[in-house]
Amino acid sequence: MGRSQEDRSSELRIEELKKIQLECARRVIGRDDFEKLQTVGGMDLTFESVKENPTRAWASLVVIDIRTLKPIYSLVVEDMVSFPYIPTFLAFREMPLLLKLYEKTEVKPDVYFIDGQGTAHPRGCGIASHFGVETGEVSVGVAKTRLFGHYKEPEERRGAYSYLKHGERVVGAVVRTKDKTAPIFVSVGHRISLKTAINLVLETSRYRIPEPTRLAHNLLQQVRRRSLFGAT
DNA sequence: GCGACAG
DNA sequence: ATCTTGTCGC
Repeated sequence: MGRSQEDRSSELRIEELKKIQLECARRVIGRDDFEKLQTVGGMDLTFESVKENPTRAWASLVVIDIRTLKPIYSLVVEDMVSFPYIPTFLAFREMPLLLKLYEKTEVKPDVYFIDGQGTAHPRGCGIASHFGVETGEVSVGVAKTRLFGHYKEPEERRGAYSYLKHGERVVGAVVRTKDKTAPIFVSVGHRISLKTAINLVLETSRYRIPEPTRLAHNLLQQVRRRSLFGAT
């Protein structure tokens, strides 16, 4: 069978999105560029259905105080998502909800932890960098699994880490946030150095997932279940 | 052509 | 990401 017009046009759109990512990568600032770091916000998303394509989705932001690791603010927004999940193009599916959260929040944290990669991406601009560059905010990519780059398993103790590399280029780090548990993948989002990002992730982790992200995720599970069933 | 592939 | 209870290990 020959390829349809839809196939050819989607390929063209994909090429345009790649250009956007390459341009975004040029704008990423990979060094510390901020005044203070006292609060950290974690953002996460959850979907009503993983199969359906337009589907309802919710996004949350939970801001914590780095000193106490306790939440000081949280917000949830809802909307319809239609762009599909395509590896390396996650930002085009989730960014709209993240931006909606960003414009509605009454409390802006000093740095944002975004679920996914930052510079540890084939074209140097994963969703965490995309969010940082687009908003001008400080951001860090925090992912549970690898997308891009090679690494050697870090030691088993909390605090140990190894670098995610593409050839000789360091694109991120594999960090052990808890003894004997799977490591997480940390990378520069925007306006922060990898070294500071790693330390910040470790400072805000009590369990495997950093508190901002873990709390944002937990909050969404509650919202989702409460919406699907009728629990009050 | 084959394998990899954030959420 | 989501479907899903109990169970093994620290």
